[in-house]
Amino acid sequence: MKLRRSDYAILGLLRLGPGSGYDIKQRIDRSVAFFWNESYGQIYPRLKALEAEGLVKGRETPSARGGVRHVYSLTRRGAKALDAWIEEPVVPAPPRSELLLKLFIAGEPSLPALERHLVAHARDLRAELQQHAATHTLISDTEPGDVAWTLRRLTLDFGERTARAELAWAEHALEALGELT
Amino acid sequence: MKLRRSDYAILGLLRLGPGSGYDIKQRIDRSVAFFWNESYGQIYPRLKALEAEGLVKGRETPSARGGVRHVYSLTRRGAKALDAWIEEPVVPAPPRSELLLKLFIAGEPSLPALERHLVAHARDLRAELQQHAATHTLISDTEPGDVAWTLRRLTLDFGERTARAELAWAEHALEALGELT
DNA sequence: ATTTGCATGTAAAATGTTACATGATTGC
DNA sequence: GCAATCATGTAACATTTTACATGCAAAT
Repeated sequence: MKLRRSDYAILGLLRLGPGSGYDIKQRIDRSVAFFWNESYGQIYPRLKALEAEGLVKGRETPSARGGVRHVYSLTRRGAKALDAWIEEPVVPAPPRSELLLKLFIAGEPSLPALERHLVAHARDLRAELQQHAATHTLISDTEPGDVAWTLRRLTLDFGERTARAELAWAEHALEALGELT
Repeated sequence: MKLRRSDYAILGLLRLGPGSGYDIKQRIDRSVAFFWNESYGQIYPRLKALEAEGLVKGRETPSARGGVRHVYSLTRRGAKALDAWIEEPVVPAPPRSELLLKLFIAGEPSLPALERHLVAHARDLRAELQQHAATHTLISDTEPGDVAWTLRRLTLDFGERTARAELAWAEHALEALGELT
């Protein structure tokens, strides 16, 4: 079976420690959501497929509240597959920004709408920056300074730098639109 | 028929003037490729669908070299649909950066690979910045200063600002990796 | 002769999201 | 009682890329 990017994302998040499909989704939403996302509809079927391939192994544990939890952990083969993928060249995703597309194809009558979109975008970016700042202080407390810590810190830096650049652009764009009267 | 994002991209590029599927692809590659992309496998079938809906109308013209060109132009209804879409709130695409994912899930043994990826990424960004600079001087010559010009100029600004921020980050990340020895 | 650019299109495969379905427990 | 969180999963739908197929003309 050829693995997809989602599979590697799942394997990678399991390297942080064993977890259920639900846990994986939580980890995504709490730490990598600003550059990676997966839905349940992707996670659950893929965990089964990965188990069939022997890249993860699952075991059933009773959950704190009655139900059954399927907790998966990375196997040695899974870790190997993951490391091999990391070695491979990065495949760049074709970019798609709906906001920029609208800017590009709009005419005069659409200016008020564009202004609304830019204001909303700036708002979202400020929220993202606040979130990043919160994460920043959170991880600064437990600063181990090891490799994994440095790498995750770098992804956060990316989020902060690009969000700041985008925010500055959005503000610049709003000014420019204002000058068109 | 519910229109998809690709449809609006096609309609938008036809607003620049009538053109064939081939022309549309050229326009994309030459001006919006850094924030939007479509493949032929998308463009040709969609043009037919859009014509069936009366949003574009096609006519066959002989091409300079023998064959037949299908040249499409925007209809009044097509322009209306396009403007209505621009009014709607922007739907943010869930981000996916393979590079950052690899950073996040990598361990010590992957550091040389990460360095390679970052170097390649920095190279790509420098090429993109050069391309932007070239476009910049190109459009500065014919500076009409009207609305459409300002808006396209803003998308270019976005490309330049974010590419610069990403490049600065990549260089920072390479330094940080170097310090891990 | 062969590569490059112009030009159009289809079919299959890959990939992914959304909606639906179900059910327990905890805190308000 | 009700909302939120925990927890798992399927099916349908939507979307898109890739590979394939074809052919002419101009330039090298």
